[in-house]
Amino acid sequence: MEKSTQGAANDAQVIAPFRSHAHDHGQCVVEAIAAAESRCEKDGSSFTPLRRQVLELVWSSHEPVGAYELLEKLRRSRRKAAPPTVYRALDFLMEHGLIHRIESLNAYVGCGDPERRHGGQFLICRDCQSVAELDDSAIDKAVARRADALGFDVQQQTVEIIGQCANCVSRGRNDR
Amino acid sequence: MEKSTQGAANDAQVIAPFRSHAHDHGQCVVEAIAAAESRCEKDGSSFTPLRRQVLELVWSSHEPVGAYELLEKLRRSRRKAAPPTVYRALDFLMEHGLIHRIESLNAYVGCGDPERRHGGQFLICRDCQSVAELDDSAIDKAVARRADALGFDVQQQTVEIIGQCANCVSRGRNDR
DNA sequence: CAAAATATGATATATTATAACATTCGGAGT
DNA sequence: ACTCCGAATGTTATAATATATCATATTTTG
Ligand SMILES: [Zn+2]
Ligand SMILES: [Zn+2]
Ligand SMILES: [Zn+2]
Ligand SMILES: [Zn+2]
Repeated sequence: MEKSTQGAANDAQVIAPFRSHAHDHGQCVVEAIAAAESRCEKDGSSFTPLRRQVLELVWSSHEPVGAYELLEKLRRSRRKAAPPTVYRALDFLMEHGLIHRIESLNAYVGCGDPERRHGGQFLICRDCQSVAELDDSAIDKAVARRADALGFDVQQQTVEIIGQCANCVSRGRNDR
Repeated sequence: MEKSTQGAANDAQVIAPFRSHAHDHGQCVVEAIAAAESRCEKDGSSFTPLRRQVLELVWSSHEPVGAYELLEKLRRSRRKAAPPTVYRALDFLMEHGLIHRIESLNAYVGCGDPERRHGGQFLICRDCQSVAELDDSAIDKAVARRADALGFDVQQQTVEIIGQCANCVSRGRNDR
């Protein structure tokens, strides 16, 4: 288990931090699948083998994965898979809050906390492509205040911050 | 000239508000083109007829426009236009801060203030598709604080808030 | 003017996503 | 067990968005 430098109240707003290269990722996958089963059971929706498999593929790392990359991997074990196979599974997973779409990358990433209702806030590292998921109430509030002032009714938020993660900053990487 | 309900210091953070149906949009276009000329002159880059024309097409409304929609319009007067024609112009306009790309819509919208350096913050109305551009320092600060706490170096931000604008809320529209 | 850089034209193709219809499969009700 | 129904997946085709590459034209520079 990795330990953050933030306090607990603060940590709750970091749904999924940047992870070290060495972390036990198998555990991430196990937890994600368990959360998905629980979520689908509550929703009364069926978490089929196909959907489970696509979710596992999305969770193959903490980097966003494109639909056609998923398709390629999926085909290794399910030769009949076609684009609609993947997109339908992705749609299902998104509807049930199990994954998020990263708009600026046309790619998908596992949700770190499907139990909690939240909009999408992401820090995305240009160099290592990994993603941290936030649910930062200060960002939410700032957005809500401005929206209120303009009479705008917020229904969905997309916050995607591109930059360099701490690992990559310290290594002085400058890949792109 | 439309008057806002916000104070001046606050207004500076709303780069482009939602506009009434009846506003003088010709004036918006004139100002945008003038700002673009000024910007390109400062940058020592050439604001060619093609680029000007594409910018005018982007500014044909306050709604984001897709590249192929621009291409179609462009072809009316420039029959040789092809996808690269439009995409190259869009790239140029983005590099010089004259337009922004709305990632969640794969579409482009004119920038309300090319003189000022700013990341992209947008309120997007689901119903009437119009867009307001923000440069809200509270949002910026909230993002910066969280990023700092995680050692993340912010290079670019994408904030796209979907919802209903005040006009559409008051009309009780529920198109989609 | 010649060379080099910039801008646009032209053709082809890559990447991402959806439409439409067919088939399979598992339960609900008979 | 049989039939119907609806959900899930299979299958084929195509739409929508974006880029690669090379050719040509135009402008800038020495
Ligand atoms: Zn992990
Ligand atoms: Zn990184
Ligand atoms: Zn206008
Ligand atoms: Zn509206």
